[in-house]
Amino acid sequence: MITEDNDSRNKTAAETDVLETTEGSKTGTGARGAGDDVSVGVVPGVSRRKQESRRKLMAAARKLFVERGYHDTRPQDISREAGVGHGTFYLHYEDKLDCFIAFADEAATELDAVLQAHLAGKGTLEEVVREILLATVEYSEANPGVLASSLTDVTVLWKGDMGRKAPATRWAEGWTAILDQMKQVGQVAADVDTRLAGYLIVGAIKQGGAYASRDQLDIHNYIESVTQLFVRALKVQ
Amino acid sequence: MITEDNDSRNKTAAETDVLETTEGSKTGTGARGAGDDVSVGVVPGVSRRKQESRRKLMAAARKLFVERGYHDTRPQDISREAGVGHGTFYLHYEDKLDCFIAFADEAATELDAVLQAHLAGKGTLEEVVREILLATVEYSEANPGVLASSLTDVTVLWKGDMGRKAPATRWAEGWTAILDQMKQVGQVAADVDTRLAGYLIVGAIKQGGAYASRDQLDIHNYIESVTQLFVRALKVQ
Amino acid sequence: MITEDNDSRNKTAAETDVLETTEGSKTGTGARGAGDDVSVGVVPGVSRRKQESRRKLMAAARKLFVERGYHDTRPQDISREAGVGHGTFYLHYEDKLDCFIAFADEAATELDAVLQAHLAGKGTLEEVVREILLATVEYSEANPGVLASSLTDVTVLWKGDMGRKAPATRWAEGWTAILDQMKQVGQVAADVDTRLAGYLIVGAIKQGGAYASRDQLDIHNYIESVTQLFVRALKVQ
Amino acid sequence: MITEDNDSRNKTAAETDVLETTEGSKTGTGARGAGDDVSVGVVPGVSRRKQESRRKLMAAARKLFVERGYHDTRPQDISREAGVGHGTFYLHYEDKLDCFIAFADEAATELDAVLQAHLAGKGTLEEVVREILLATVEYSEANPGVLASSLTDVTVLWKGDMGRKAPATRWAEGWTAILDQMKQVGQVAADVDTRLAGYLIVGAIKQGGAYASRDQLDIHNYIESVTQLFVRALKVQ
DNA sequence: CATGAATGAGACTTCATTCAT
DNA sequence: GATGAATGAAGTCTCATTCAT
Repeated sequence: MITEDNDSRNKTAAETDVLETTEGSKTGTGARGAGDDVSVGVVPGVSRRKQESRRKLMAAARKLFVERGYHDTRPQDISREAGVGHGTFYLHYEDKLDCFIAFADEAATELDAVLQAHLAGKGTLEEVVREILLATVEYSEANPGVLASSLTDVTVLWKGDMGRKAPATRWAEGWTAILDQMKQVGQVAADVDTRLAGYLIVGAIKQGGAYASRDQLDIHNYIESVTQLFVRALKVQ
Repeated sequence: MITEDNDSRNKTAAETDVLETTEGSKTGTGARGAGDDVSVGVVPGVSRRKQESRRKLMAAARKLFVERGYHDTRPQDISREAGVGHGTFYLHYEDKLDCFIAFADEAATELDAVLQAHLAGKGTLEEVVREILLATVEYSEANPGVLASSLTDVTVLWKGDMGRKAPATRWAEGWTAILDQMKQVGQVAADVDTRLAGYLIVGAIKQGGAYASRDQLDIHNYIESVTQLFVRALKVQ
Repeated sequence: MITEDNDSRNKTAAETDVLETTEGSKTGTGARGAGDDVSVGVVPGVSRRKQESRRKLMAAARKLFVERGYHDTRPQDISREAGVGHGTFYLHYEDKLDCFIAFADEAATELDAVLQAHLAGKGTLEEVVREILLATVEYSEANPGVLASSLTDVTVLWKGDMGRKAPATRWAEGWTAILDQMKQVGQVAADVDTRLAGYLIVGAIKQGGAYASRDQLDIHNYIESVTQLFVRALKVQ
Repeated sequence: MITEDNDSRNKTAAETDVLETTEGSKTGTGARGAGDDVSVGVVPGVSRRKQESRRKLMAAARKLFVERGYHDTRPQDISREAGVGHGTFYLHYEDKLDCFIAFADEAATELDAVLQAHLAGKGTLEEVVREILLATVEYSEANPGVLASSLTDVTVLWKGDMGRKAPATRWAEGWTAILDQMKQVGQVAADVDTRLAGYLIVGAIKQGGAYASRDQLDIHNYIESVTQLFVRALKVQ
């Protein structure tokens, strides 16, 4: 039995945050303490009107970033799609990049919730891998294009450090944490470099997902094939 | 023993084009056979002056696309870096995208040459995988950033079909061909979906390479770890 | 005696629109009924600021199109002359051609107003012809070059149909309507092809006006000579 | 009987140059004295090769100026269409405008030849007018678009005076000469301002021809209608 | 808080002309 | 004389952001 702390802050695999979200935009309504007794989604001191604008803007941004990509989406387009004035955009986001990051964070948070639900009670490497893939596919089917779009590499645009990690990096680190735990319980071979493996897996899922989507692979086959390859690569032989 | 033709046009693994180059730009000097004994870079019927301009432009484009990325490189930057007039750029490339594609094609051609050299005489899966990774690392050290940059996804910009495949797709198909051959000689498990695996590998190398470069991993460890994972995933158990 | 409706929507010659204006640009304030009692130039729902910009742009465009012609006037010249930013131009006009068409439409509307005033109560062919010429001369003296410039043929630039008629065509059709009415009341010979005559007259006025202006003819003589020729050509002998 | 000289240099109507050509381009082979005994089209001292280039360039220029208009035709287009090098264009023409003027002059010369042929032996005003219209139509059918294109107003481009008259002006003066002669023999009313009438007629033919062409009028009707109007306007009543 | 008109630096591209070959 | 690669000023238009209302 394993009881000591680990990098994943003493959670089981099922409890590990695969994607940790970061806090960003001007008036973010993001992660609050668990003890908040305000009604969900309502932030004290922030008018309902303002939150409504932000909600509409984010919905519009998501739609357009997915459909057109980062570079072909203008703040004006987002405002118009949201049905608010062009200037309102800048009441909620520092600039276009800030808005994109908020979008990517939101997607990461949503995906993480799905992942948590799928991981509950799954213990073997194969189960965990399969469930994560299932979660990814499920999310992508409910939110077509959002994952691929939010993983867009905009690092070149990040002036200075910005103290943030790209979504792909955060996801890779989530995998690393899971693999570390699996290694501790003997499900993953001891000689696997979990950190590197985390990055490889994220890259593989990204490219594989794009291929599966583009060539419309059978979802079931896709998941079983990828699971097979990942498990063989990682498991104790 | 397996001797009949296959999708890879009856080449051994060592002969397979990992990256097939396509033909493109206005006066492309594209992929010629490796055995051509014409002096390198001289195309009959194209004046030396014009070829010299093109060479300078491509060198400048490569430098800037790598340093700044596609979106932050302007045609006039390329021209100035090349030391030619702004208009000269448009004598050689339809537009900025055409120039980028020529750059990506050139990189693919160069990488392919390195890959061919590394694959010569390598027979086992482990050897082949290791050599490809070595080739990739070798190329990346000689041409820092070129690979990552040339793999930039600009599909959203491609108006219509353009009859081209993105570099990542071509590379994935190269891997598929290699894996198919390996499968035929019993080095790769029969139940591996080689096509999907090709895409997963490219994605993994892309992301893993970026990580290795960013965090300055020890090259030897990186190669051995990745080789280990890939081989375990693919080989007959 | 003829009293029934005709193509000119039951107007007398004096009421016929010689130049029918069309509706065009993004926020056109186009032709409103003459009886409108709203204060001139104020359109409900369009901010005063925006209308002021548009007014300044149109005044600048008119000045420059007249002085330099269509091809030697750049959108940025118009913006600078108007004292607004370069981008403001494109808030009001799709492109340069759209601006030119708006200019030509405005000139046509203005000329039409002058024509209407001159035609009031004029009944004979000679009177009508003379008054139209007088109106044209009067307008040209108040707005030197505007007529010639607005009649510039830019048809070659009109992509597709655009659902518009060139100013010269609209003017020719105005003449046709007048001649048809004159024919009905026996002032114009029955065997005159009024449609063709309308085009001939517009061409004649255009070229004759340019000549008169260039060689600084005596206005009175010019009008009387042209009236004489037109009336002889058209009237019942 | 009137025998003294006049402005038309003592020619009969049939001999009057309706369009006088001017001399221009670098190596023009234009109007030479009637006594030249060189073989037609060959100029001594000018190599056959050079003349051949010029001929091809002019044919190409005519085609493109007609099809696309002055502003949308580039010297490069003309050279390519002619099948000569881009630089060759500037061996024959000072610049693009010089080429256009040469084109317009050539068209004027050709039309004049047709006019001369038609005017031979025609004595009455009606005959002369009809024949000129017939000549114009005949030329336009053999050379569609050339007339309209060569009458393009490029005066705004003429830097300084250039000592040339626009084609329309030359044509108008040709009409004036004819009308003056007709007046002397009592075919044209004494009170007609022949100079003004010349301009009006040219404008009318220009606009009327464009209309006839655009709406595909019946040629015979067109000619008879225009003849009728012109004759009525001009003849002694 | 919301609006949308205004901004102007700057993007991409064209083209009349020159000049080395 | 002929060539066509090269030139770079100039053109049209965009768009992230600001600010007066």
